[in-house]
Amino acid sequence: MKNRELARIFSELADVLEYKGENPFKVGAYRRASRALADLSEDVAVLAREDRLREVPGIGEAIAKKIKEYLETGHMKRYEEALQGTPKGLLEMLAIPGLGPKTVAVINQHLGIETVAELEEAARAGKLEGLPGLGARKVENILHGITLRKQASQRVRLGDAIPAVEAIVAQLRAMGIERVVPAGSLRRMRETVGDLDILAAGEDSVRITKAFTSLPMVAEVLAAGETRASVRTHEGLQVDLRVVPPASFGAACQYFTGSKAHNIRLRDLAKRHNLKVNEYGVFRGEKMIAGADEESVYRALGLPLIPPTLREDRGEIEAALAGQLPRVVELEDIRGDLHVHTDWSDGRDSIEQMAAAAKAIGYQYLAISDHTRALKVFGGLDETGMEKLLRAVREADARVKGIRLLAGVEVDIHADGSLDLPDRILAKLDIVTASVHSAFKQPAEKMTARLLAAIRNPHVDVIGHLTGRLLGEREAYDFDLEAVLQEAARHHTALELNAHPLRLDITDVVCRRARDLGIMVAINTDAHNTEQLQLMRFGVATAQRGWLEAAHVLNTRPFRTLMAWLRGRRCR
DNA sequence: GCCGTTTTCGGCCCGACTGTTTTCAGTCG
Repeated sequence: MKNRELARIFSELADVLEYKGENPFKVGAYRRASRALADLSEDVAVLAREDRLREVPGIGEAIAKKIKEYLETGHMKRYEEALQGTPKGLLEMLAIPGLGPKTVAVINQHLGIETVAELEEAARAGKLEGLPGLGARKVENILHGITLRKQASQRVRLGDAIPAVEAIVAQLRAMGIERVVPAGSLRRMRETVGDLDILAAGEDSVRITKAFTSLPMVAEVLAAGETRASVRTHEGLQVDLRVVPPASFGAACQYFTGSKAHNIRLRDLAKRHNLKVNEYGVFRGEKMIAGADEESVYRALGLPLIPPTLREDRGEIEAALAGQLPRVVELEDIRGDLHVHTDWSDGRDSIEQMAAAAKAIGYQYLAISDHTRALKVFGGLDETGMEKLLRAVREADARVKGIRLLAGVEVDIHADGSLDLPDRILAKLDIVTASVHSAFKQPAEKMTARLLAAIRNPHVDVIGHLTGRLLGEREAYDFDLEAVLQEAARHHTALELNAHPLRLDITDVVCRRARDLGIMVAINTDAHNTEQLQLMRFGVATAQRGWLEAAHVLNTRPFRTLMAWLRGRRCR
């Protein structure tokens, strides 16, 4: 899929045109198109072939033409021309925090600087100071920004960000600041987050920002005003705090949760109603008509409360206006976990311990799904081992009250598409999840054929962590996603949404496509110990971001209808 | 460059902080 590639090109085109002083709204249009492409759940090439590009909001005649040009020729004239006559390190320079297009332009015009290395040298040599708009402090900040960039402060995984923010919130509460909540992309539960945003309400904003900037985990104060402050922690995380009066807390929650694109759309909508929305409230003229809580803000604009996980400007505002907002799946809807490991392979805890922990959560069922022999290093089971495990699960199921245990497996998909256990064994199990754990670098055609073969095996109920990506560590393997999704839809094979914050695989965007194609999704933790059963929240949030409702999620079903679905699909 | 319960032309979100400014531009979110 060229979706991301095209998204990157339009984003870069926007940066370059902004640098060249092009009409800012045109620049904005390219940025919007870039985001629309990145969020697209279908293959852009398919849309182009079927002449449906213009159906995507943000893509009009001109951009559709550019997309087609790129898909057909591998080039985009506008993009390549725009790059002419710009510094070759422009994009890297623009990525330096605090350094924007205007300043880069001034520096380039006066000193002919083209790259970050030249920029750094000139700054150290004192050549920048004295240029228009550049004083000593500004130069100092640029050098600091370059250092920060070098440290390659990557986006943080949601699973790492949430504990960090919860720790800060807890400390602020301990200091007597009661109304303080996480906001930003973290509240929207994006798979990774850049900055961590925290919002507080109180009359004494100076005291609150001071408390924040003096927390022990703060390594550096990046900015501090009366109502907002930014710090960098010792772990290298940037945390932003915003303080608002209590009467504005809801409006501020809304504003500070974003996304930026969602907020822009809301304010646009407000304007049409002769209203103004900002972080302090909704205003008609001077009069504040909403803002104490989030629901009132949306209501004032004629909308129902939109869940934070949907606020990405991916059609949620249109859906809300039409009264067709999805009733997204909630953690409480989940009735069981269909992929967990035990000490029969590489898990830490026993069948009974996992069952007890699942029961304590309130689950109706749990599928024991250990590894197979190909993963010998992880204690993968061969035929004999699996037969024994099957008996052990049946015995435990009879013994343990209050929760049903399913005999499952996470069977390996070999490089040639065959499975790691014979059908004879698979047929005896309640649920079969098939996953790729080897030969990740296969060419796309082989990997596609491999996944298609697994989907076509009538014993395979679910495909585990479909793309194999590990956030920040390993790219998804190369394969024809759309072809695989189509085949899964045809064979009524479910897809796993692996809830582990390192995976979150399938992604929110793929969830949305699965929903459109009528593919059932199983949200599983892949827990290797009892604590990891709690990771379900990350999977559910990702499912929400993919607009999944309870009916789209296999493990929201009560035990009986789950079993009926499993038996039914094998009889087809 | 996109888009339409003001509009096929004329709009396009809104505010805080910083540094360099004698009244504001640049950057960020």
